[in-house]
Parts: sequence; structure tokens; C-alpha cells
Amino acid sequence: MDPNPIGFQKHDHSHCVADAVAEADRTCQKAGLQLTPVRKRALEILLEEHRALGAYDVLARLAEDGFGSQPPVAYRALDFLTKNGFAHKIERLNAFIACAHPGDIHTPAFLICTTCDAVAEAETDPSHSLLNQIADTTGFRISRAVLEAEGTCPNCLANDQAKDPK
Amino acid sequence: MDPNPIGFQKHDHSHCVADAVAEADRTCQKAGLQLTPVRKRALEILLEEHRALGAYDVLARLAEDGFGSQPPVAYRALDFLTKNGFAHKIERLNAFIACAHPGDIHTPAFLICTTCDAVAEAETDPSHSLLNQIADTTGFRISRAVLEAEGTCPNCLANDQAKDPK
DNA sequence: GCCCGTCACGTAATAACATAACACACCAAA
DNA sequence: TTTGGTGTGTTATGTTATTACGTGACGGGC
Repeated sequence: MDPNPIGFQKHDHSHCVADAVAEADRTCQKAGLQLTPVRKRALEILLEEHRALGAYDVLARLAEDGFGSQPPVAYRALDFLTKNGFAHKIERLNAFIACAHPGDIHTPAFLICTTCDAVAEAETDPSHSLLNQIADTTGFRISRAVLEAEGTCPNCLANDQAKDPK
Repeated sequence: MDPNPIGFQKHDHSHCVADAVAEADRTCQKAGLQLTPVRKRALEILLEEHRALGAYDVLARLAEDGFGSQPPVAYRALDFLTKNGFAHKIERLNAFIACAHPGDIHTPAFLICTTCDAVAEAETDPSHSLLNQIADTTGFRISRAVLEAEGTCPNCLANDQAKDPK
């Protein structure tokens, strides 16, 4: 049950939190956005966990660190992060995850493993996405898309077969 | 603000509720499923409204009709309907809608109009869906997919232009 | 007939997720 | 110095969902 959600690959992320925060810092400076202490800490929390966290999980960690302890504190920080592309909300889980490809404008797709709870973010090619085709033919104008798949990740599939090799 | 969610087309659905319920009845009989009074009534409610309803909206209507008034009553009925393909949950809205194409095995895609709250269910071709491509290349096995787009439906686009023709 | 399993339904209680509304601090522009 | 905007904090409340437990209905095996 060890989630290793970066595309389901194991990796050592000793540096990647700091790197990602530093990049977010630069991005915000360029864009005139304020990456305040709460917001920065919230981003760090998501990056450290490297999985989908509920708003109340984030809130608890923020409170431990001396920030406010009431829901709006977490929701506001998460709003900022999601609006500006540093994090995403997984609708299926009512949970949030740090963006794996910040900076790019993208419509992310998520693969959610129901066995180990890992979540992988995949890039999509918006131009021939299914939803866009549908939208084109119906005259619907898309402002935001949710693409989420639930299932079993390669690691858990392998484990299942090892245990129960039929 | 009049949602007309069947593919955003206007239509007269005086008969379609009864027809859909009758079909669900047949399907359940064949499959050995029990379309009990609560479940049938819940389906009727979704069909009558012809839009996405929250579980508590459904619950209130069920209670009016003499069924239980506690949340599990609605959630269990909605579970049955969604598990067996008579309804879908719209994750983005935390709401439920009657299936527009019952009987088919399908991965539905939804177009959610943020102006009039209409929701259209579109058929998808699962074989060359984006998510399947991603799943194939990563070795992920999908059990359920969520495809939802938020935006503006053709009707509301037309209205906007009429009011504000730039 | 009786026992027992399963399934559906009902209720109470609570958990989990999310927002409204208001007060205060800070800072920059007028 | 005042004013307006933005960000943070709080209280209170609203909304969505689940857990836990009890009861009745039905069917199969003895």
C-alpha cells in the first residue's frame, strides 16, 4: 500500500519539493502573483505527500505549522494554487494534488489507482481530445474539462498476479 | 435559465418518463434485479426533472412520497441506479442524472452548461478515447472513467450574443 | 413447520467537504 | 492621512456522504 504516484514510477524526491517551490516562486514573481507563506506551505504539503490530499488534511498540516485552523484557510490556499495551475482538484476524490507539469497550459488527465490510492497525472493532447470533438459537433464551448479514470495501476496489477496467479 | 438538457434540444417529454421506467422494469426483470418502489420512484424523480439533482433533492422528494427521510435512503437508491446503468453521477456537481442511453454499455461524457445548468450526456467511442490510449501506454487498467466538461451550451452562447453582440 | 442466510429498507448519529460573513492587518496609491 | 485592495483569521453554517444498528420480507435446507 505504498503510493508512488508519479506516473506510478518509484523515485527519490528529496529535491523535487524545493525545486518545485522555487519554480512556483519565479512563476508568481513574473505573473505578479503573491506566493504568501500559507500558499507556499500548502504547495509544499501537496508536493511532500505526492498524492491526493483532502482539504482538511492540508488544513491540519497548516494548523500544525502555526497557520489558521479553520476550513477557509485551507480552501483559500488551495483555490489560489488550483486557479494558477500549481495544483489540481481530483473531483472523484474531492481532493487536491500538486501539478506534475506546472507552467504548461494543459488539460490534465488523472489515473486513480483504487488499490494503492496513487494518482498519476497524464498530459493530454487537447486538439484531438474526445471532449473537444463532442463540443465541436454540438456547438458547446468548453471552459474546463475533467478527465479522471479509476482502476488499477501497473504496480498493483503485478502484485495481484503475484498473489493470485490463476 | 430554462435547462433543457437532452443534448440541449427542446423536447416534449410527457411520455418519456413512463417509457424509461417501463424499460428499466424490463431490464431489471431480465437481469434479476429488483426495481423496488424507492428505486423506481428515485428513477422517476431524476427522469421528471431531466437535470442533475443532488442526493438531498432526491431525498426530499422521496420523503414527500412517504419513503424514508434519512440520507441513506436516497444514497442507496442512487447507488442501485448508477451501478446498474440507469443513472450517472456527475462528479463535478456532486449530483445525479438519469441515463440518456440506458441499456448500452457505455462510458458517458457530460457537457455541463454553467449558465443554465443543463447537462447533456454524449456517447463516446471508448476504443479511441484519450484515457484508453494513456492507460494502454502506462499499463493502467481502467474500471471507470469520468469525462465531464464545463462550459456554455449552444443556447446560452446564442443568448449571450443576442444581448452583447460586440 | 422452523432456522438461517441474504437483501432491502428504515433510523440515528456523525463524518467529511465547503462556503458565507465579518474583523483586522498590511501596503500602496491618491 | 485616508482610502481601497488583498490577504489572513475567526465564527457560524450549509451541503454532501457514510457508519452503525435494527427490522421486516423472502427463499432454501432440514
